[in-house]
Amino acid sequence: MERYNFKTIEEKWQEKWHKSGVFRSKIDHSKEKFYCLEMFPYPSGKIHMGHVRNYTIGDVLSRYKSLQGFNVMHPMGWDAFGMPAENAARENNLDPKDWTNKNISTMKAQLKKLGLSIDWEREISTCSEEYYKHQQLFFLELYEKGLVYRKENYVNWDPIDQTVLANEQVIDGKGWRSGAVVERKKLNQWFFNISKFSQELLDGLDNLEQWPNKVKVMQKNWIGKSFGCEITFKTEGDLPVKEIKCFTTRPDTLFGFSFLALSVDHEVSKYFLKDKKFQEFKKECSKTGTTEEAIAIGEKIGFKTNLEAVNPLNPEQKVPVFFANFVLMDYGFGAVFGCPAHDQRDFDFAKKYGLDIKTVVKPDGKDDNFKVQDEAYSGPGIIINSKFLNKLKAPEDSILKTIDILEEKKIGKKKINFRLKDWGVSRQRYWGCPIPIAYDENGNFIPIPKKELPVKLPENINLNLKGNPLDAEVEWKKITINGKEYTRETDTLDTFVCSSWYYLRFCSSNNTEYGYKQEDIDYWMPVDQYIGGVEHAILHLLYSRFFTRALGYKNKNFKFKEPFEGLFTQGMVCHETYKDQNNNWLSPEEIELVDNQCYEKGNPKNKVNIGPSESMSKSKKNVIDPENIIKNYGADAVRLFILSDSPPEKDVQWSDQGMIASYKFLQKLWILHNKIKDKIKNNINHNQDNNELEKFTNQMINKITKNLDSFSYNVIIANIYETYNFLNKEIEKEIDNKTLIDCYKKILTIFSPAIPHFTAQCIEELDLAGSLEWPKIDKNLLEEEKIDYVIQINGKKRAILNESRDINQDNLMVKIKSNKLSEKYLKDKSINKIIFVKNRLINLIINE
RNA sequence: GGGCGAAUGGCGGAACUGGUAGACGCGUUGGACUCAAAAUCCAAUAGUAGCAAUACUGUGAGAGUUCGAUUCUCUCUUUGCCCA
Repeated sequence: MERYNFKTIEEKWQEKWHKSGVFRSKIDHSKEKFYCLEMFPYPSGKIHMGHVRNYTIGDVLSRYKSLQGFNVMHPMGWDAFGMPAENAARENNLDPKDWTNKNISTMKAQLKKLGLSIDWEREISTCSEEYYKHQQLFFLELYEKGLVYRKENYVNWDPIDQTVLANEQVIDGKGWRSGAVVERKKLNQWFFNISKFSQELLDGLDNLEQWPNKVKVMQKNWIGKSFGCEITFKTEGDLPVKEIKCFTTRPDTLFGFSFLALSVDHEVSKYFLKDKKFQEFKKECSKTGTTEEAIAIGEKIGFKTNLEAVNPLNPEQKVPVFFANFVLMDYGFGAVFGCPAHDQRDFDFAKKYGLDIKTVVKPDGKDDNFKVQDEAYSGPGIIINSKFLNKLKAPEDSILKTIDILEEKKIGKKKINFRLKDWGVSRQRYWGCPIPIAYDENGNFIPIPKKELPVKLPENINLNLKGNPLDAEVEWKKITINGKEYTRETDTLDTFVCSSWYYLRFCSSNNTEYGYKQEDIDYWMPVDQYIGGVEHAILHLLYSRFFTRALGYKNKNFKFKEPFEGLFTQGMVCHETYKDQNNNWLSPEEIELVDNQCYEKGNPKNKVNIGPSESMSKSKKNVIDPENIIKNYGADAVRLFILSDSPPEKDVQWSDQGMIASYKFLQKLWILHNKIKDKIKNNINHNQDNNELEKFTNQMINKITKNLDSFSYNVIIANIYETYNFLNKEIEKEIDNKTLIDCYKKILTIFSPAIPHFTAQCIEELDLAGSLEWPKIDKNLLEEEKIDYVIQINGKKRAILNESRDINQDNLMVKIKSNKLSEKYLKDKSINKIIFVKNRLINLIINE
């Protein structure tokens, strides 16, 4: 017998699957469809272990569903636009397109070696014209529906590189490349009106029963619906400003009012254009980042105006009006009323500028003289010091009551506010989908006519200039529309736009007319199971949910609301980290273990410090290259290991020993397979009445089916080991040949989603092929005729009796009394109570 | 600070609707094979006591509900993630 040669066998089956086209998917109305989708990868160069895990999970599911008789679609593509390509191209003097396409072909070859059941005929790449031309058309359609608009907005501006930075490119307030202090700068940008769907996106979450709860909670918080009140404050002072509108969620604390804070972009700022001090202040504010967190952490600063605002509930009270850096123009009305006693931000601000801190809510159990001291109190309690609001329960009763009063007086009204802001899709980059818009000489824009699409990216451009490379493409920018000269938009679309509809494109990848074909999406959509990392829990998933709604907006043919019926978020692949004595990261290949001590390989004097296990990342060098692992151990062994050690939704710890164990296990399984093969070929029909194997097989089908359905893929691997352990003993006994063949075929079938090459080979060798299908469970065989009954005395397990199924309490008691255990525990004791659970246990309560 | 989780042997993890805690794997120990090593095979492996049968203790800590709690409730500790 030869050892299991994974190399030739895996190559053979990958070739066979490719040639026979078994994974190609076509519409078939006689079958129920199953659309299995994993988040498509960014073509960064090579696949990493995270991809291996993600796509193995998806592959197990796809193969399982196929065997169950579903018409499965399992496609793959490339999220191919984005900054890394532009950066890599700049550094190595390459074309982003060439760089990307080379990576795609490398990674595709790597994925194929994993033996994934992917329908490669549907492959898409978002950087191809074939893809982005449809996206440009969608952009224009959304524009026509009024879901796209242009407005000025702040960006992170790197003054040295003259470029806009994404939030993750700003590190400690500085540009990641230049190190320059990042400024806030206003630019005209394109926006998708996602906030129009805030309520719908929120409500939709309730119907997503097959989504992890935590993702729904995160989305809910992100959308951030808050209930509150819009209040109009009268103002007095030497400016022509008579009133200012605010949004607040706590109108009930109005008696604690001590200042009004405005965003520096509030319309009142127009009266301060010539005020040098204000302009300086505004510049200072621009140094604070744009994120909510930066604002929360940063120092609160203000600029006092000579305006005063009147408290609408207490007209004799007048408070100063400030501009303040912690107020954002795009939340509420860009104005907030300050109540220092009950909001920490306001508290910090009041302390700094010596403003009143008036307590108006006391926690339960405190008396009416309660005063806020060192920090704001934002918890529940009772309203005090607030005249007619006193004694109300805060916040639930007091907010509603205050709003009633304000509405009655016509100085305020109920308002729902959402945290979700419109989606800014402009990126000042080359490697993205061009926005199909043009400007005339006055800066007025028009959509580029649909017949002119696609707007292609220019090639051979110079990436070494500062700012957006497209700006420098003078010739490319020129366009004539209806005989008139225009200049093209040079911004490109956020790559999240590309990934917001790719699931639709897979249904009709080759349709040239339009982004999708109606009959295709009618059949395949929605995605039945979407699988990916939890890091996309908010943006990508929310944008996709929005895009589905936007395309369906005013579109009768769009039948589904949610793109992803089921969502599964897998955990990360982690590895220990290593550092040498100088605190430099070392990779796992650079270290060795001697007598439980860790040293630098080749330098046994240099000790290595072992750090905590963290998710694999290039910067920490704690990566294991899947390519080497597949080369050394084979795809099935890798699949087996990556599934075995942790539940798929949790992080998994990479372990070389575990990997080797999986490899060895397949060798053992191969020996067993050959034993079984020999036994079958010798063809001795024992006609033994031994149905242990049948019973075991049936129970295993039941277990594996259940575990597949609940994504307990790590337990499936344990079940496979268990089956091996059982079979390896059972095969030594005499078994009826027909039973053996039948059971072994079923066993190989239920193993096949996890180790497809191995099982395909075994099935072929035994000539078992024909059409495989997921075995049915024989319920009669699940029930043992003898059961281990747990005998408890006063709740403690004292014995186990193997007795016949369905035995009743009295008969079981007879058995117990005739057992030696009765002598030991029950002699001279009276039984007060008996708890009998059928086919499970009996608990005797006795006096001690 | 708020929200949502998690905590089980030396390690990763199992345990159906409350009913035999520790499946399965790794590691460790002992043995077989070998001149030897690797590989492989066999056995043991939660802790304590005992030659043993067995007994007691044990699912982060403390309480509660229950005949019975890893599972349900409350309080606390630690920890992870998201939002601030």
